[in-house]
Amino acid sequence: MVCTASDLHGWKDFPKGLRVLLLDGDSNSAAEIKTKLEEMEYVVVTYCNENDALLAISSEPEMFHVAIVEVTASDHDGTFKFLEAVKDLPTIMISNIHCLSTMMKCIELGAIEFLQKPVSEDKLRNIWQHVVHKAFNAGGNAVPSSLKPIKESVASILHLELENNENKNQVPHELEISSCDNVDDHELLLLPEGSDKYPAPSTPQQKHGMRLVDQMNDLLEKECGEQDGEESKSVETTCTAQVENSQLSDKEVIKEEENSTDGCGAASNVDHELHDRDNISSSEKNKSKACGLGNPCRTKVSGKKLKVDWTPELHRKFVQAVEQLGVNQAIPSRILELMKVEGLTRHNVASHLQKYRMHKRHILPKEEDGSWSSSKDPMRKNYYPHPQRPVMAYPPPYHSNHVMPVAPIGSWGHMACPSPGVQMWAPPPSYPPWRPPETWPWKSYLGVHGEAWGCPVTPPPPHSPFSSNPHHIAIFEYVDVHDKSYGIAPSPVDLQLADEEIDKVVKEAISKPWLPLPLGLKPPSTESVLSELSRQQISTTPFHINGSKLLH
DNA sequence: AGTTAAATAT
DNA sequence: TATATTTAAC
Repeated sequence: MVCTASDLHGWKDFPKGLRVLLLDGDSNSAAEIKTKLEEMEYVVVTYCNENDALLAISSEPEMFHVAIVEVTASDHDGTFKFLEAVKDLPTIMISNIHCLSTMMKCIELGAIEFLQKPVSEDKLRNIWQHVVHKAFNAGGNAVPSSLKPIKESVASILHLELENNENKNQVPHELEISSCDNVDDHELLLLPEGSDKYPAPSTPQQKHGMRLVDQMNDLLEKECGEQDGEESKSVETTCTAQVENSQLSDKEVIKEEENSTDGCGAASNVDHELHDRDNISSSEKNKSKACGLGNPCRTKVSGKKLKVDWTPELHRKFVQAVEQLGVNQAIPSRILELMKVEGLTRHNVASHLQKYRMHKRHILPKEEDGSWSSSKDPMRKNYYPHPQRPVMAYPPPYHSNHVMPVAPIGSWGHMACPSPGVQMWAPPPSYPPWRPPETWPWKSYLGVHGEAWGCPVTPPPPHSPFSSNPHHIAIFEYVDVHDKSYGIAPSPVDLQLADEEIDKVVKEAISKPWLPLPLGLKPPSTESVLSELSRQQISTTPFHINGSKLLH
């Protein structure tokens, strides 16, 4: 029997070990096919006689996972004894002769596929797809016992993919946290960039099983990466909401990092042809696959890296991490640790951090900002969507409740607010109207997305050990240059320039607390600070975080 | 390792 | 063309 627990467990390298019944009256042909199958590490038992084959099956029903039957070995005047007798076993018919009616007859009788000889290696290699397909799609619950182990194995593999990824032996485990822990986490999305999600299987007939099959294929073929030792890659997915529309969304992906060392080899090319027709055209990078399967698939393949899709969730984690660490300590490695997203690399974080910082500074690549004049893009829309720019973390006393949302874009506000436990002024529950929903603002243009960058991370988790960190953040009170009340948003245009200036100044002040405050900024009164701390039930004050002193 | 700029991919 | 990410460089 195939179905022992050990089988399931040990069958990590599925489909290797798949047991194939080969029935072909032509011994030469049989030998040839058998050889090919064995090269793929399938276990083949050849029968030249149909009765022997049927006998073997009847005596040990679970002996085989799939059968390959040469038509003439089974055809008795139009009746296919084997097919009629063996309904549970996925059977692939093969023939030298191309006879449509025979093909149809076989399919009608349950053959899962009809192939013309000589059977290509690719076809043979992919016979497992039928097995998996049948295991998952057998009508009703009637899954042949011989396929149960496969089903479980596949399920197990797919599942593993999501949960464990430790990959290599030496990978540090710092990040073991599974991304799935949180309900809503969908972390990285792997996007197969191509558009197609699930390429068609080798066989046309299947419909539903495809996705699964393809996934398997992907898993098997590609693999995971490797990375420098820092992290592992894989990712996962859990997708959620978006899943519905696109198929792709489910998988998340990530790619890896550069130095991969493993050599994974070459096994991968196998199926490309089957699937990626679309992808192929573009660079190979597109073929991202999910690598999360640490185990099964270690074979690495081409080491292309998948692009990390900074989904809102992922970004949220990122921002939260940054906030917890505080500006000065928000470095890639630490952020990465806090994020606990598997598969994400330090480089990925660094890159995102770079972008994040730029946004915070309102430095869009093109913008001309004194120090950042990279004048690539001379004109930028001068319209800044964000409302006002409260640049202070501490809200003016008079607005203590009114939570003023921090300026979306590069504002610093987010730093203060989101931190867990320390929800400063930003009122978590309801954001002001202008605040873009959780959508993906930043995927759009300028102002729009920008908001996602600066906006507070949503829900401050209960209490985080770092909750106190944020304090050192902006405690300055901004003397509104526009001379308007905080609650009133001046026209965007008016603010733009000033805002950028302000952000810059504030940033400077925060990062260099030892320097005198620039004009326009005034420190909050001790009273207001204490009051705020008190309100937040913070009794102790860090004297220095990053070397900066808050108050004492 | 962290930043930042340049290169690429979409 | 602009943007989002990755790579390369420092």
